[in-house]
Amino acid sequence: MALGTDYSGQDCSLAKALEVVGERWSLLLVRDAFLGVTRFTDFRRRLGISKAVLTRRLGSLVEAGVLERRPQGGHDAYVLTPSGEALWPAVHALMRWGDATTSPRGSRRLFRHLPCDADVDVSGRCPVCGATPPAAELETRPGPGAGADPPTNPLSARLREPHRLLAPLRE
Amino acid sequence: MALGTDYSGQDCSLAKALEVVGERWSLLLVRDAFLGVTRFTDFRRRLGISKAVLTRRLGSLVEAGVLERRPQGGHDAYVLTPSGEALWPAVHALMRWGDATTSPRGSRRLFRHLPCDADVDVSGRCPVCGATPPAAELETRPGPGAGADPPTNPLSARLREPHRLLAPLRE
DNA sequence: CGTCTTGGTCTGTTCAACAGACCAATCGGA
DNA sequence: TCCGATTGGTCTGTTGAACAGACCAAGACG
Repeated sequence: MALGTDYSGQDCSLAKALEVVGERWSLLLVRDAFLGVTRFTDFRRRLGISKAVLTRRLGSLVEAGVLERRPQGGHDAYVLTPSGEALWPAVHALMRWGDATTSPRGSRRLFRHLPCDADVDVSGRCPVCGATPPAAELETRPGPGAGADPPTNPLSARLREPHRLLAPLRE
Repeated sequence: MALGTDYSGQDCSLAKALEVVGERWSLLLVRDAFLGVTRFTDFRRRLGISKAVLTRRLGSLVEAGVLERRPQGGHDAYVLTPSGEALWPAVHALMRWGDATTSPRGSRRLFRHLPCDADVDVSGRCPVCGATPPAAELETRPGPGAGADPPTNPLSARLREPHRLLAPLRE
């Protein structure tokens, strides 16, 4: 493990989790993977991260079993594994906390439970069926707290349109 | 904001959250605050973090409104604000993901909803009342995945005993 | 066949984390 | 009351990670 990411000696599951997804950029990469981003260049376009660091982060997430690198017609696609998809409750909880502390007009992004056609609540639960749905059953769209600026590139524009989580934006 | 913590240009609540609690050590400090740690030296003893960095982290968490610094009989106590307590679902979700990916024998730490006398489930919900309880209503104790090594210091020993979250370990 | 895009690697610089020295104020015990 | 330990820091020199940007090989595309 890279230095600076090691919380050794901590018998704590939070420390173990942060060793994997606690580095700068890691959780934003996972977020974009939930939104359907799969390609090196698209991650880079979205985040403005340096290429060397992006290479390392994607590699360490693959090594940790969060992402899988899958050859796909000339280029590679990075997609979430089941373990990566299990990060959804944590990602959702952090987004909602960010909303609560920085977005007075409400959530920047909403998530609808497709089978029930209802938005999940702040704890991620569907008010109709009472379950806490996995990401694959959710559709996302901008919420009342979303910024009004026009998207800066076609990729971000596509990510603003309502779409199902985990559905790749490109083939 | 310090360089290296800035995700500017991201109209995303996750990025906003990570600007506050995404730096190295920040979320572990919040975790220990939930467990009842309040004092500079105790945070340091628990984490092995350098003093200069601990000073900066505590300061930035206070500035962000996550912690409050409260004079208390000769020394100061750092305690969670309501905004900081609202991080509980995110901290809990990350702990459970860490359990799931690194702890084959189950959770390292369990949380019991005191009014209902039942352990919360993996999504943080109480199986009896159906609510997602705030941290103040929870008691924690070691779970089946906890390490068997004897605690290395009295502080960690006290944190292993069953106790209510947010209850300060010292006056 | 030349150009563009993709998906990287490599280099030099900057900045944060680290270990450890140092220090002032306070507390506790003899 | 005095002395040593503890607390809660600051400061310094070193190391390592992130950064911008140059460079490059392979394939797509016209």
